[in-house]
Amino acid sequence: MSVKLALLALLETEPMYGYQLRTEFEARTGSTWPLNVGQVYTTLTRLERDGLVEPAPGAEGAEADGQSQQRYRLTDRGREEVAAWFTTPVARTQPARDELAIKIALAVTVPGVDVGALLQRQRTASMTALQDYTRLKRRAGDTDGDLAWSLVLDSLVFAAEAEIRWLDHCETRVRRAARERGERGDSAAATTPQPATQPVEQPTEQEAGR
Amino acid sequence: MSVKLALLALLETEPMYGYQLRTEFEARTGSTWPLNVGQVYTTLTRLERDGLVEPAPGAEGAEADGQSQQRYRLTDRGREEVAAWFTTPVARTQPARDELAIKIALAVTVPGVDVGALLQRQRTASMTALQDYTRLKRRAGDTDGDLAWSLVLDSLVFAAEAEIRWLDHCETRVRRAARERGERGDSAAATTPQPATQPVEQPTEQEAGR
DNA sequence: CGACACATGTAACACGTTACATGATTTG
DNA sequence: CAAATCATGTAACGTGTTACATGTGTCG
Repeated sequence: MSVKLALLALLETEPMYGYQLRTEFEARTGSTWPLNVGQVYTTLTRLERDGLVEPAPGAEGAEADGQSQQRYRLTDRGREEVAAWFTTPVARTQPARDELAIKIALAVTVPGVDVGALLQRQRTASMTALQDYTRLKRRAGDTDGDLAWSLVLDSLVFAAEAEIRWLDHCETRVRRAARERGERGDSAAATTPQPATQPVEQPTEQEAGR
Repeated sequence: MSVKLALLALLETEPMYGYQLRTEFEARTGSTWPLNVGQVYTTLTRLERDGLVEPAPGAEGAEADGQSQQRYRLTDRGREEVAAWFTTPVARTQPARDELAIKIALAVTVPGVDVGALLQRQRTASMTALQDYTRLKRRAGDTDGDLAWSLVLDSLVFAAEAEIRWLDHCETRVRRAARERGERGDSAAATTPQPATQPVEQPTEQEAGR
């Protein structure tokens, strides 16, 4: 869904051809989400079929026509779609499946899984990702003030921080549950070493629930 | 990807048939992510084809065999897959495309979009989602201590809080950019009212990236 | 010349959703 | 009996990824 609307939004500015759409998309999101070129063409075909875009008559001969570049432009219906996209908020009522949350939920359910070790490994991986983002931010911040790309990076940083906080939260919850269930729990639940790394931002532990 | 592995993980506990797998999955995630039954069957077919599950000979006649229930159990390869899933962290190196981030990134790029209003609308929607989650938490917390379902809810809460913080962050960044670009910017960038609602949890604004 | 960026497409497949068809068992 | 729940499946379609085929223009 997001790719389809993103292409339409890009065409709002001016008619473009497939390859250019990919380039523009990646430029605006800082190559955070590399966009497959093939998908651009198939999506454009569908969009044309649905009457949201149409081949632009374009300045034939003006540009070096080179090898059959096919520019597309928005139709009126297409413009409506873009406007609607920008006015209706993204629905978080039915959130997308998050593989990490599913994994943890099943890990605490299925017997024989070392949840403590799993949480630790994930925490390390997420911390690494977070550091990569902040490093990118520093580099991007020096070069220029590209607002869009900078905001996308910030969203990744905020999400990574929340993820790490949640992992820490999970650890205390799981440990507490194991303690209440009889101390030695299943396998290595108590054997795992304590974090040893300092908390992410602020400890924040004020127990959101109830 | 997540569904496939989730089904395998559920079969780790004991052999199950399709309908039961859906029920168990939703029970563990508190119906946060409703799982289509049809998909369970098609996924099981693929898993059997790939040698990760196999029909369980099962206690014929023990259970009321009713209407041809087809139980599946893990193969050795399947058990390896589950173990690998639980030992390797979820890769956030190439984060999934987030429609909201894409939308905002394009909104600040494409001319003629009222970014301030867009941010406000999204903030309201996200706040509503957050309130729904906390309400659910309170209700679930009373009934019983289902750890998995509780952790999933917490992950949604943490993510929603981060999203709202990010939206606020976007607003200040966009406003600052508009001011630096010449104050009256494009359209209503300065006309939008200030948040007026108090910050989510703690203000927290200490600018994450060093 | 050879490698690389530009440019357009197709094929195959995985994953996900919606909708439909079919039938047994349980329960009001 | 009628409706709901349990249970299994198929068809169609949208979306996304990987890989391949094809050709031009540029630059070292």
